[in-house]
Amino acid sequence: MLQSQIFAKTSKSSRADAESVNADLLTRAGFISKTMAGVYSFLPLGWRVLRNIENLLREEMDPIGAEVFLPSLTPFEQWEKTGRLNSVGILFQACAANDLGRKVHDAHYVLNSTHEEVITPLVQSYTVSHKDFPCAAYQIQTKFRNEARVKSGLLRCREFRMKDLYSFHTSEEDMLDYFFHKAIPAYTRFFDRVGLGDRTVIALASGGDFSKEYSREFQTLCPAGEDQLFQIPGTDTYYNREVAPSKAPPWGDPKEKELPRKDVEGKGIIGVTELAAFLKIEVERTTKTLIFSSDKGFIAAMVRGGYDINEEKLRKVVGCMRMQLASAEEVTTLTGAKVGYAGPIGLPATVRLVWDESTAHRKNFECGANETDKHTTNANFGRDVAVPEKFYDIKVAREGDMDPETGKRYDVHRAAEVGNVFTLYTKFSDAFGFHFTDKDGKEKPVYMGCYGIGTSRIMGTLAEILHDDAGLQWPTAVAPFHVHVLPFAKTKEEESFNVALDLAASLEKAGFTVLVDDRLDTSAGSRMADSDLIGIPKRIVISQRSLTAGGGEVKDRKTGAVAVHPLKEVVGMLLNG
RNA sequence: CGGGACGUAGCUCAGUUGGCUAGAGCGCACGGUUCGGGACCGUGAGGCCGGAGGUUCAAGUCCUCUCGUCCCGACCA
Repeated sequence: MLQSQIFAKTSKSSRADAESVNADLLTRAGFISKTMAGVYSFLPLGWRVLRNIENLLREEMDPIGAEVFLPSLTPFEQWEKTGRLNSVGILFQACAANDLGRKVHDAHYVLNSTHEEVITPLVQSYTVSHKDFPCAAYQIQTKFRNEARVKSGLLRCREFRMKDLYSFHTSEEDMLDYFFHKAIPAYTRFFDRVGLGDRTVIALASGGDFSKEYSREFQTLCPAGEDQLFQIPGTDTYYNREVAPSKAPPWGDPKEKELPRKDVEGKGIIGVTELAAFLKIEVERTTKTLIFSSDKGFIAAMVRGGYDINEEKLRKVVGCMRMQLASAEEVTTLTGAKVGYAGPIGLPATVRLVWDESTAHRKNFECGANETDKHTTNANFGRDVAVPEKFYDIKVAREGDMDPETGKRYDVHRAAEVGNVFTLYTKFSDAFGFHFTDKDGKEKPVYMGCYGIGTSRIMGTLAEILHDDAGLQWPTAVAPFHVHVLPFAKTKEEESFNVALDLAASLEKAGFTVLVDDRLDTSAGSRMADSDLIGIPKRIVISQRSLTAGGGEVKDRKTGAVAVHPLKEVVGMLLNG
């Protein structure tokens, strides 16, 4: 392809709103262009990269599932059936201007954020017998999610490309077998091939409320990533922060002498940092108490100052189905104080107290006084509040925390979630009444799994990781072109230009994709800078100088190594890597 | 959804306490000189100062609202 045919030009200066390395480089190099926050157009070079990523992915998916293409637009009803119409907060709901008889804003369609609502009834309509299972289908599609906060270029968009695979099974065992022995290995091979293998790990993450085990996330270690992984040192065990079991560094001296309990006026002081400063005590001495309401009654959850409560962990401790922060009215009724002054001492007996292990070992701790503007200091277990039967882990893990099993302090990493795999069990098949007739003639529920890979996010992650000061450095497997040929000639009649075209033709014949920079009116320096910015793995300069020196000057974008090779040998040399 | 910052030429930005006939660099067009690391000289085109109200003799500049964009946090199959 001739570079003059690509309308998207490079830019020397970063856009003012270029929020991240990947957005900056990909925009400046002419791969993508922002249409609005979190929505990008893919330009010729960028679309080629995305296509390469997706085609590579197809090669790994085709052996384990059949490719389909599902609609983006879905009727409301299907989302009502699963109850997700209202529970998925980021859902785009659409209405049409010419839907007469309906009010404007009276949405009747969903722009799919994921496709369980489409694929489940679809597969259901064709499968009735146990002989039809297992089966799996995948697609690569545009997804819509109105993310509360769009950020980091292609890493978090409102409209993005995703591969989603769904599998259907007659038993839990078969579902798990597919999950562990088909999906995960295929994913691992794909991430190796796409160029992220050496930095991508499998992390344990929340499986959702319907799942018995952790889901698995494929996470690429990368400072721009928005997830935090907690690694047990020296092992392959990584937890997403949202599920990492944690043991706080112990704080407190059991031998400390108990002081008289005292209620202190601290008007309007809410928040442990402010409070600790006001009371002139350590933050660790303070206690954060949050009141939750659940189907098992009210719960007061206590963590040491500086920690947050992990509702998922708390839910498991309590053993409830649903749980939410108590309303301001409920808090006032229970504590007799405004929100912000709740504490464990003197709550109604109906409120279950759940203490985090970080609060143990402390003497003379602070907590809310259950009275507006008041804080209790020098509280002690046994004297002021009952010694808990057990201390739990109900907090969000923090850097510095230890894995409770091994007692080792976690290594914490930033990472970008590039793929995830879930066991869905019968959540969706139940919603649609998706059953099959088993060998014994009985109707049984279908087990499902779903497996996602964000292909546009992978493009962003690659840019985020593989670049230097001069620009992008694409791995050969996904590069927009394999070779960038730069003829340095003044006119198209010159020898070097025609030699370059001949070389490009023979490279293409050998199976390489080639971009020829035919912008002869542009200075050599700026064309080389563009070449570095675009990041095609191999650059070949053909000029009077290189011809005199014996042929074409080949430069490796990644290593920067430069060497002149006879023209006849260039193709063979590139074929041999 | 909370907190913060920013909207002036295609892009990056300057524009003092209101005085503007709105600037610079890059890019673009034309002419010339260059020709292997973002060349140089000259000429030129290009703006509803995000939008709507207001204050004022006078608003890019001050006030209110609104829309947009980014950052931090919350959220996140």
